[in-house]
Amino acid sequence: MAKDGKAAARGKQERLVSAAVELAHRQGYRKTTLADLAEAAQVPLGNVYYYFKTKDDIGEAIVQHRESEFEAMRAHLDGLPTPKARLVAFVDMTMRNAATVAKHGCPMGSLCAELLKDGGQLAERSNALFAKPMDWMERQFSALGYADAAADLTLQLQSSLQGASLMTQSFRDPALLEREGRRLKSWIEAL
Amino acid sequence: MAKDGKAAARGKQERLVSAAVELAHRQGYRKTTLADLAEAAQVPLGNVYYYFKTKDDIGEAIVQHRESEFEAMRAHLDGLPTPKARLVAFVDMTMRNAATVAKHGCPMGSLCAELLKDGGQLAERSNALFAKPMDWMERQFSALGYADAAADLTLQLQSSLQGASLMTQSFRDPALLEREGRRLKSWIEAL
DNA sequence: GTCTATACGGCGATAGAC
DNA sequence: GTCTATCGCCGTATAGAC
Repeated sequence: MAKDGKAAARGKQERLVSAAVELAHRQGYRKTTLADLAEAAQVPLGNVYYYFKTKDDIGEAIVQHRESEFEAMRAHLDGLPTPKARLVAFVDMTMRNAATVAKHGCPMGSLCAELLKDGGQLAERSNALFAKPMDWMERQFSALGYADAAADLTLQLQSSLQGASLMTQSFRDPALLEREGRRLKSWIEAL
Repeated sequence: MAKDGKAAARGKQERLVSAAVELAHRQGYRKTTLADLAEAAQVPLGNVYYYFKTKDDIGEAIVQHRESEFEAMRAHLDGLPTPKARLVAFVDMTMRNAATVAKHGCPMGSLCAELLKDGGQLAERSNALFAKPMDWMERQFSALGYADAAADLTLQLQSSLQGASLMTQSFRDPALLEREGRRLKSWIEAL
């Protein structure tokens, strides 16, 4: 039936996006070919173009998927009682990824850097990866009573996490992110 | 004469490396083709291979050039009287690049991220871009009397600068790096 | 050492049958 | 909607004359 057709289509599209997100993280967006993608998602190569007109469209889908991942995370964080607890939990979740970050970089940061160097339309979309998390952080710092300094504190926290992720990947040492994470958590607690 | 030939050869090699360093920063290493390079350095395409066997060799030369740039900077910094003054001057030099960083990213950080995602032999060389600066920072913090915490303080400083550089590039806003730079300078002064 | 012409492979994208 | 075959381009690298 038509319904099955559409269901299959949704299934394929989802598989393609999932594969794209994972491959872009593991081996980079640029390095990931449509053939790689088709194979990983178990979709014939030519069929990819039924779902995405260009490779850039796939990049856009990856960015949107990462954005929605943060929304899910945020829904969980917002269940915590205090702004401090929420911020600490955010840092904690990043730290728990240290092993993956050491291998492939921060899922958001390394993608952002790559899209920026690619320099196409996607470069201008790259900050979407940071916009929502930083808005959220800023609200937490405001709620903590630092309304005036919230933007600075947010920049400080996000920069430290992103920089530490890059160091962690470059030196292939998860301990770096863990050390910075511990420091940032006690910094938040002491605010 | 033979001497002129060698002089011309050195001149060409230097032009090629300079062009490679600049193009890799402006448009990315991967995106820079050998044709781009040949044109920028005013060297015929086929002749590039007389100086570099593969494109990876050019990448290696770029990394080494960046390393030697730090050595020159360090020679200048080490002329300053105190460790604090040296560390502050280091942050200052990064801050003064904010406009360029907003356009093309940190010359070291963005290259490092790119080489890491490329995943070849060069990925393993990427941390050479950070090793010497971080060794130097660690010695400064030790000289300041923080021998035990020097590694942590170094990680903190380098992470903040790298992360802030990524934010600055992503949001195309030099003010971000300037804000973090100011904060880091007063943090150093207060140590 | 220098340079032109070209081989070779890979990738994004399309055509067109089913 | 699905899939095969293939086009056209571009990028690295090489061959070989000078």
